[in-house]
Amino acid sequence: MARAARKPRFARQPPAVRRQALVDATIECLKRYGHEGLSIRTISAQAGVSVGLINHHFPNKDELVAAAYRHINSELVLGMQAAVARAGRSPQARMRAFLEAWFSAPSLDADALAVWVVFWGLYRHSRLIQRIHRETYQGYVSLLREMLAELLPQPRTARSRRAGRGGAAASVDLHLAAIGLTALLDGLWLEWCLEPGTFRPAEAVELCEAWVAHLVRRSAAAASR
Amino acid sequence: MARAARKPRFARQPPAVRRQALVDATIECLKRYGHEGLSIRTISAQAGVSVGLINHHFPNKDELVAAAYRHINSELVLGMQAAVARAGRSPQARMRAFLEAWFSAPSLDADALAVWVVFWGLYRHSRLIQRIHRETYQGYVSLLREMLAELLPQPRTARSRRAGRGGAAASVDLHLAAIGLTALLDGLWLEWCLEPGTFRPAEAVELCEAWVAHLVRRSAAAASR
DNA sequence: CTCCTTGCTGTACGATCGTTCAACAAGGTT
DNA sequence: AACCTTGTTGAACGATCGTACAGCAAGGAG
Repeated sequence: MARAARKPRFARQPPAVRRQALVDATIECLKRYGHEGLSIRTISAQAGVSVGLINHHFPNKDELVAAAYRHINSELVLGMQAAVARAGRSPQARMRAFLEAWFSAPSLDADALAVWVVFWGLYRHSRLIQRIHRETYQGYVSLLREMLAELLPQPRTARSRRAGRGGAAASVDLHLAAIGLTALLDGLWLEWCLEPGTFRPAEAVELCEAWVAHLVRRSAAAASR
Repeated sequence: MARAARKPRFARQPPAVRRQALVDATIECLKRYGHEGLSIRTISAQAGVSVGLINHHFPNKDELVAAAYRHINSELVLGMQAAVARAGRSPQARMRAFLEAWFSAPSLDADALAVWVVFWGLYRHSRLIQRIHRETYQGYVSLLREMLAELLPQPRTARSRRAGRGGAAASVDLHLAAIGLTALLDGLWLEWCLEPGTFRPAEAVELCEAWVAHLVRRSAAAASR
């Protein structure tokens, strides 16, 4: 009887599993408590482990936070890439799939904004965060640029931007177009998360598609000139 | 001689002056050290006063931070309103003045972004910050909406948005147009501050003007239908 | 059943946090 | 020159922070 009542005080986990659990707990704490949730004690309580365990799996707190940042970044980019891949080959369908994925859960989530904002606040003063941003943001930018390139009717690649008079105008358009679309995406995402009542996600998709359609028309006009 | 060498250990200041100095010091600390700069000791050192003085002029730290938030908010809105007022009466000139003010110092400043981001991180968990946001953001939104209204050729005001079939389409356009333009402004501002090398401020103005021109054309087409 | 490895616990430590408060002194008033 | 008001100082407090570390114990190997 005494043997049956006896149960382990804790369960051992493989390092990879425990590390991921700690990363998940970190993100959950950020959602709930914002920047103040970024404390060893809060995170370990959320993960259901002792304070000492974090330093067993991560050299220090900054490395844990960096791992959490890497996780949400790659989670987002992989989700977008998957949504686009699922849409097939038509450039229009791919762009629409991207926009709809962007303006729906889990991307479009007020809790998620709270998490991102904390990381942005760390960005300027943490080499670690800067490095991870560069590494992961690349995938996002190249995906968007690739979709725009196959949508806009122009033969030149972005590479030829500095090539001179020939296709300069159209290529500059691609460059600026990508910047403008990114800005629109980020801005609408930001607005919705801050005040979800002001417009519906479908309207955001609509706005972005109008922007893209405008670009396509302008690009076609430039090409036929 | 002893009298001449003797100098006061500190200088008294009127409350209003000292409060403003503390607010300025708070913002400066945020620029330099980010969220970690938000400590009583860091701020008081920056202001050149003792730790105790802050609680003499502010009931607690949160109130000081809120005062700093209110200051940068109203500073921004007043600057925009002044730039627009200086531009005269032409709607086009007013919009251009607004855009150029938006995409130049002191608005467009990577340091400033670091400050804003910290406040955004506080937003969700601080009633005080939320209240100030609502109070000051109002002026910015109404300025932008007013400029758009006088630029787009439609007789209806935003009020008539729910009035029914008559001018519904055009009015929804104004609503969405303001949202889209705001998103574009915020997004471009964000992008530039994060990576100032990718495009020039003038290009951002250009993008926004293209967006507005597109809106004007679309609105005119809808009105003549 | 008895090791052995190692994931894990939990106390302890020094630093720093926001806030309090008694004492000080600057600078105008009488 | 004595006085008063009050802006200002700086030590002290308890709470909480990130990290270190000695020892416990889970669970597979032998």
